[in-house]
Amino acid sequence: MQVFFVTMTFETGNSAGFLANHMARLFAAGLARRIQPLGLAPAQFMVLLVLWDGDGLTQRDLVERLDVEQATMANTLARMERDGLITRQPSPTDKRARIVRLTDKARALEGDAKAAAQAQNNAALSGLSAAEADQLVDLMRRVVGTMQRRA
Amino acid sequence: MQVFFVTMTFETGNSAGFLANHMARLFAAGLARRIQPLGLAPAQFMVLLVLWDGDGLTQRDLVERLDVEQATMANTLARMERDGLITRQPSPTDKRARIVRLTDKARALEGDAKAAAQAQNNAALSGLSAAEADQLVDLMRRVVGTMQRRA
DNA sequence: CTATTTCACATAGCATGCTATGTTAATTGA
DNA sequence: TCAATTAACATAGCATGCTATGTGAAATAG
Repeated sequence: MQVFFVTMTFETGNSAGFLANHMARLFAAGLARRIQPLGLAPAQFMVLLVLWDGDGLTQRDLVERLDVEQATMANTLARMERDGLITRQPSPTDKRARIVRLTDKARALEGDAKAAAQAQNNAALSGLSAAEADQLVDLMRRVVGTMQRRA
Repeated sequence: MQVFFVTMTFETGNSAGFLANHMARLFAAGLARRIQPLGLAPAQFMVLLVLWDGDGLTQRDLVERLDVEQATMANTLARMERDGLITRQPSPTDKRARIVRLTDKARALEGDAKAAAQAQNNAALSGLSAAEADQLVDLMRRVVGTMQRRA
């Protein structure tokens, strides 16, 4: 049995990981530009997306929903509190935990911020057909699932 | 003509940008884990990918090839010099520029590092057929191209 | 019931990305 | 030519991600 050693040169243009990084940076830059007038940064927007859907969560809840490390969330929440987007009250049932609540300021941003994010997604996907965009989302979801399961 | 205002609630699970960020973080974490034994970090690996293909570039060349900001590259190159992966010699033709060259240490890492990156890509895409993986790469390339053209 | 362990959160330190700005060298225009 | 502009790089400051570690509260094991 003959074995062919293909010169599988690792190319940046063919690497899914390289492209994922590049695409994510471009998405983040576009979103940052669009939500900056609202006084928001991308990671803050992600937290708000969860909180707009339902207030009163702990840091731990947010860590689970957004799949970032606890320390990352702690720093993001500290910046959001500093910027007047959230408040944190001690939990009555667990003295270790703090309940995160939206401020009126943060509630007022929901419409504009979601519209900005939608505009960024639309611009990014404008070169794809609707079917292709759906397929890209489906493929990304499956790749995320694979990497979450096995480190 | 009837216009339907669909309640297009912005959902994290349907957002290409959200998924791109999540996928890129998982790719980076997996790559970081695999190349850490080689003493490399993801951004350093990206620079090495370019330099293994041809030495003697300036910071500006690397900025263009990897599409990061000049300041980002300056910091990454400083860390790579600190870690003994590159040297920087003043350009003989332009006293502002510095020529980046690989050290023997960096040259010796090429095979192992590329294998690690390939392994990460393979693991990430293991839930997709070959055709689906090709399509994902193609779609990401097109989305990157769209965002590069129009901010 | 107490000792151990686990849990929730904070903090330190680092890498990687960004914008804004400074410095010096090269280029251009009058 | 020489003043103004542009170009290459460095630096400061910040956001977002990470790991490692500390602190105090809750849960569990004996």
